[in-house]
Amino acid sequence: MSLKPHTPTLHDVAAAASVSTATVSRCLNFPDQVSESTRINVIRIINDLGYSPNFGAKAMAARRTNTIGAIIPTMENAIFARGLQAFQEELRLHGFTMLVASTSYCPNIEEEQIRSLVARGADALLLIGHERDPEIYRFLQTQGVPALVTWAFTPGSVRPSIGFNNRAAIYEMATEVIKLGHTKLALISAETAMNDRAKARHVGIQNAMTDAGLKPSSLQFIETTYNIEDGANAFEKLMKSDTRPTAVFCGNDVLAVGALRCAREMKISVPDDVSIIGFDDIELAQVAYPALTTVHVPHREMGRRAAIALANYVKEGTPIKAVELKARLVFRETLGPARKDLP
Amino acid sequence: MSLKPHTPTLHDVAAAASVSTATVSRCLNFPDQVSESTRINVIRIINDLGYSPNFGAKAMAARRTNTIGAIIPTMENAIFARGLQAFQEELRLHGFTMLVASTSYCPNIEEEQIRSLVARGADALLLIGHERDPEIYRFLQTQGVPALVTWAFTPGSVRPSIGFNNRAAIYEMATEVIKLGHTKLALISAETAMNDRAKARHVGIQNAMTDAGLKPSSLQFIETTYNIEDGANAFEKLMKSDTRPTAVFCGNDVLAVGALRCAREMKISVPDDVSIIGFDDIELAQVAYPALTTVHVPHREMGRRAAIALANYVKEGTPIKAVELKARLVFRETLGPARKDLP
DNA sequence: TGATATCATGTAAGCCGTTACATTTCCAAA
DNA sequence: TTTGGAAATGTAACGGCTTACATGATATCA
Repeated sequence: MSLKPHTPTLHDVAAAASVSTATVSRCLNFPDQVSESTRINVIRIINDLGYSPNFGAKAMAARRTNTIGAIIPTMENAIFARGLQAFQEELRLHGFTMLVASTSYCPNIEEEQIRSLVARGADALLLIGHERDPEIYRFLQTQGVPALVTWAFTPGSVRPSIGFNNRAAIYEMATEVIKLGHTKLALISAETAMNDRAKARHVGIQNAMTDAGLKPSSLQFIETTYNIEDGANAFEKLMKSDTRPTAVFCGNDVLAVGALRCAREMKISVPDDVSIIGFDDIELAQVAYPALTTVHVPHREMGRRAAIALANYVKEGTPIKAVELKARLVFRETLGPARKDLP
Repeated sequence: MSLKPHTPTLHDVAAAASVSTATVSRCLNFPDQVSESTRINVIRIINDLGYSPNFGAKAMAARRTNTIGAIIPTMENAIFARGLQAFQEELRLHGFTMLVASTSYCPNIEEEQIRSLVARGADALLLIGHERDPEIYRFLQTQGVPALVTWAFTPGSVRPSIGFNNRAAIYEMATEVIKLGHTKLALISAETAMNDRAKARHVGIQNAMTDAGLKPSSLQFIETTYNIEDGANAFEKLMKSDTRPTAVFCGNDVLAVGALRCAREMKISVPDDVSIIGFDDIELAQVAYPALTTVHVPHREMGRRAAIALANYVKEGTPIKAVELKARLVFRETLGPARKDLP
């Protein structure tokens, strides 16, 4: 303990193996450039000494860290955690490690985290959604750090993204809902400022209304944060309003489950009295009672694809190309026809 | 894109500001050692140029990365994701970044990930549970990387840990269950090999049985992986066995929710016919129907405490001391008295 | 056998910060 | 003024690895 432990370096290994540091380095990075006998010998010594390359030195010399950063709103609920898990698993297969930061849906924290991960040497970044201060994109540009946007696919966007069309997905769902006779709709959404996904979903519902001959301005709209409680509160407010909606869209499944709980507490029958529609299709959705009708988002697939794209870009410079994935409607038990007996 | 961007270095900044690199470095790291005028000027140039220190160089020179690694079984469900989120938030407050790796509950992958994160320059590691190949602890020792064990607190353990007593928590719950007249108990558990938490919970139930005069060997025990499906399958098997239990403990809430779903499908009433008990108290538990009786684990608190302990250790060398947190029984709707009318 | 290609290995120049130590500048007290 | 010491700044060594290039060894072919 008191003896300076002196973690072994490349030099130590080289000396012990009576070869040059270059050879040792090659044994580690390009094994087939070294003769088998030397390699075996060197590897043995590496193990004996318990040598592990110094990260800083390696990063500096190689000008790469093999680390990719992911910045998401939160990993507390499954919405992003799933995709993140898949992202990490795939990254590992390509020899990369994942740095994670979360923003609690706050743009300022996001900016700070982006700078922080870049400073931490991330070779590339995974971001959620397109919308952020252009200054940040400029910063990433100067730093030469590529960023891939996920959870959103906006046709014709400048930046490559891997995701799905939020607007189209919810448009499709809203159209189904309207077909069931619903005319009084509501949306419990995340804050739409700096959140293009929430914005797109809002617009998507309005588009569907317009196309079905409904007045989009009649859509009741509540912005809130993303907790079960918030969903319950917003739902309660809606149910107590004069113009009670018959179908309530929720920005995600977490809010929807909150709404569902509130309905149960208020003895409002779902879907007989009111339909509730979620978004994301996380575990919560199938476990909820009644099981949630929602939009299935290909979380894992997005994470995987993003990892592959980024890994190839960093390793081989393969340009990242946008991929549009499909979100799918999942009809379970919380959507039913609109009640006709109400005014 | 095609133009080589040449990320600015300390030298560039120094040159542009007509000072030495040392002065620029000091502006960044010890601002009060620099006169105000120089500092302001340098900072301005740093911003103009969009300079961000090169991570590798910094890590090498400072012999620290300000990065802490977390290795967890999975972030796919809320069980670890919650604690991880809190861990990261707190880490951020202390100026650290988090590296994440997941193991899918596989010891080999865990070992690989530990080595990988150390090689990636983690200054310290967060691990789940005590049990792993001693070789790994030796490796961490040589590398001088401290590791903190969480999600478990085993009295008298050599290694510092921040967590709760798994055995005691489930013992308490089992005692309550037995008080309700249950004598035929079952446990759907994770693989106990290399999982001290699962092991401790198994033992805890058996202890409670012994202390209540029940034969611990009568505990029906199924080991499985951790998915909703697995919970459902195991539960079905249990219900179809000759010695159908009246109370089923589940290794976590995910399994419990699967069991619950299976019960619904089999038209088995919970808790009238059979009681189901979860573990962790994640969102799923309160949203399930009927709401799950479970053991509440202080996930966020564990994460926060771990972050503080590790940050202080890395920054100031403050020794890490073990902390025992309390797990709390949460009685909801899936636990009831044992049916008396069955043989 | 000599010329040439191929493979294995070595040499040493970076990479970009930090920091111990040296030097210069500035100011207050004598 | 002079002078001593603090404050500000500069100089340059150092950290551990990668890699372009040089060298040496071995194999191949005419």
